[in-house]
Amino acid sequence: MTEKNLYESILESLPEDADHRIAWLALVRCFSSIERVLLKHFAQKYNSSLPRYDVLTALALNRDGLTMGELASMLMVTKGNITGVVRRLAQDGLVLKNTSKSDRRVQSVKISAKGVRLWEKMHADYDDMIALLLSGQSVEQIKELRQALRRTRLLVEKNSVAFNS
Amino acid sequence: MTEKNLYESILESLPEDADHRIAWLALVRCFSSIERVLLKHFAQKYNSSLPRYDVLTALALNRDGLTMGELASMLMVTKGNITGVVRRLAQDGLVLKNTSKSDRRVQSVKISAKGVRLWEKMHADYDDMIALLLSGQSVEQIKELRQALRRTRLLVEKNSVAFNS
DNA sequence: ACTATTTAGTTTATACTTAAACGAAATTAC
DNA sequence: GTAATTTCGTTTAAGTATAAACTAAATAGT
Repeated sequence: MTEKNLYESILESLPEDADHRIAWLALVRCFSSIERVLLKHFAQKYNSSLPRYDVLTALALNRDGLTMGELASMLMVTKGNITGVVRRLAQDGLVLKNTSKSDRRVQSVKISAKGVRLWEKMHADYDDMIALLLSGQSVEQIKELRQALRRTRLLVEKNSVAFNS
Repeated sequence: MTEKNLYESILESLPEDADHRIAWLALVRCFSSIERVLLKHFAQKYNSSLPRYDVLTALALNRDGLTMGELASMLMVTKGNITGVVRRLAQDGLVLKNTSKSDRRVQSVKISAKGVRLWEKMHADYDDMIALLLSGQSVEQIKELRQALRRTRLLVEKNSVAFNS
């Protein structure tokens, strides 16, 4: 009694000429299938999550530290969200949080030595996982995928300006 | 003081030959840029979310009803997750939940008339949004995108068997 | 100076997500 | 028929996410 997954049901219900909708479905399925593996792997191996990895990455690439607002802006999430993730990372000793001397509203967040060690392991592992999951395509095919995605994203960003009102 | 977003920082930090990693980054960016617009639109216009839409879609395509377990399996989420989403949909009168007569453990969930009306609006709207966001590419380009994504997903599913241990 | 406004970050309420523990019901083993 | 096991769904605890209300601090306007 293994049910059809929702994607396949939707695909069957869609008219043949719903090109855009079908392409989006393909995008969701491809993204989700990769994300699922990454999520499970990181949870099992590092007892960690992608949001934590993302914050560590931002801080690893900005060793002078970032403010809460800068983190929120870079990760495109709310500041309230960052408050929670950074608090938990700080509890685990992976980041350090200090009030700025020049402006007491501002928090400066830096990755700790322990954080760097963890991040380097996760980062290498992440690369390996992606390389393994995507392997089997030629260099040209990978490039074609990348260019189609880039072209699409740029159009989406252009087309979505209408919605940002 | 608009910070670079994380994607661009990562891209700069990556070696030129990290093809797979760069393709994955392109996939994440493209997916996220579309998802963000959909999320905001659905939240504003319907005070609803994608998980709610997904459950309604599954039930709209299966008018005889689905069990909690079938919903969880189709949407690839845990049963605990479904419990919550269905409870909120039922509170809003969008779905109906009844204990099966033949097996009192089993819940049969059906979409209500009100649920169908909402779903039909959301569904049409969803299609329109996707068509609008992806517009500007030729039919061939859309097809190329779709095929590259399909090819990639099939490889990912093949390659990830190694992780399902 | 002093009031008003803006800015930075936290808190709160709610929703979504998982894993794991749990309760109830059905099935299997004997 | 009873005991053990499996199955279905809920509950719980914790993390992640948002929007909106809030606090504290800095800045602007006068």
